[in-house]
Amino acid sequence: MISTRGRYALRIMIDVATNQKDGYVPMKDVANRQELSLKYLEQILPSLTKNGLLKGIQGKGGGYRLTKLPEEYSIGEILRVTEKDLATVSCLSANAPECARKSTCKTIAFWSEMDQVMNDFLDSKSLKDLM
Amino acid sequence: MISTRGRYALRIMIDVATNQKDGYVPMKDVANRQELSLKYLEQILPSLTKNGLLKGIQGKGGGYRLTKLPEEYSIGEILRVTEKDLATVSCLSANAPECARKSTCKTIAFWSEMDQVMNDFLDSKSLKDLM
DNA sequence: TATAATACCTATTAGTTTAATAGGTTTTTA
DNA sequence: TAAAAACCTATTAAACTAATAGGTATTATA
Repeated sequence: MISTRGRYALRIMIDVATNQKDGYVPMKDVANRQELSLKYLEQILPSLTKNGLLKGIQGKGGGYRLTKLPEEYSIGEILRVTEKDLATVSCLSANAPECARKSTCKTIAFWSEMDQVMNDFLDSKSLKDLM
Repeated sequence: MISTRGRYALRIMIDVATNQKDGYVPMKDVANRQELSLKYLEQILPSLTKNGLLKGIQGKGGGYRLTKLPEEYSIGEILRVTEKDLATVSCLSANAPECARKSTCKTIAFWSEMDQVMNDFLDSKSLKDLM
């Protein structure tokens, strides 16, 4: 299940995309409009800025802007940087230990395919589609 | 993310399907073959029996059997009865409170569509496909 | 009829994760 | 110099996960 981190990140991106015009959007305004805790959003934002999805400017008059056009962001890329783990089963997590049963496992191929189906869907939609 | 409940349930179903022949399969044997805790499996089994996916027979010589052919079970139906909640976001859970922002929410349609994509995939595969 | 094997039932728990709250520091503009 | 903003790090209550534990009820068979 997608957690609040990913869901709120998506709402941040939509809000910034909608409100940026030619300036920077203060996160305080986003938090107010979206009725979300500013302090909590501040913990999600580093995932978006450090991965280059948003540009943050400090100081009075600062805020956030997109780094590219809304149609150039896939929903998948937003969720992949903000969710801890998008894998549908823990065996498929990036940091999962090698499973001793892997060679005989009847289910791993199925889970892999499900991961693929999900990521394909997430990558088929852009931020612009949700504005 | 699919939890151990759903993943183990799937392995139980595959194991019983594979080993039932014309008798009943003791869960102790399934636990041994699958290297899973019998006591934990026993907590998952009521979801499968009470929803009619498995038939359990008590007493010596008892065990479990499928109630229909492997090709007649979709993976979706197995996971839906064993996982607490298969919804991709909490807003779409069966027991979720009505969201005050629903009418203006820019993301709910997207999440619904994702739920649909996932369930369609899960329902497109049968237990037999995984044997 | 006693015993063993089985399903079935319910409580407890250690560890982890989630969704925040809190209290700062640094940077920049006016 | 003050205000507003991003940025940083620690703490925490509640819930959830994945078990462990200790039983009871039922049935076949020796």
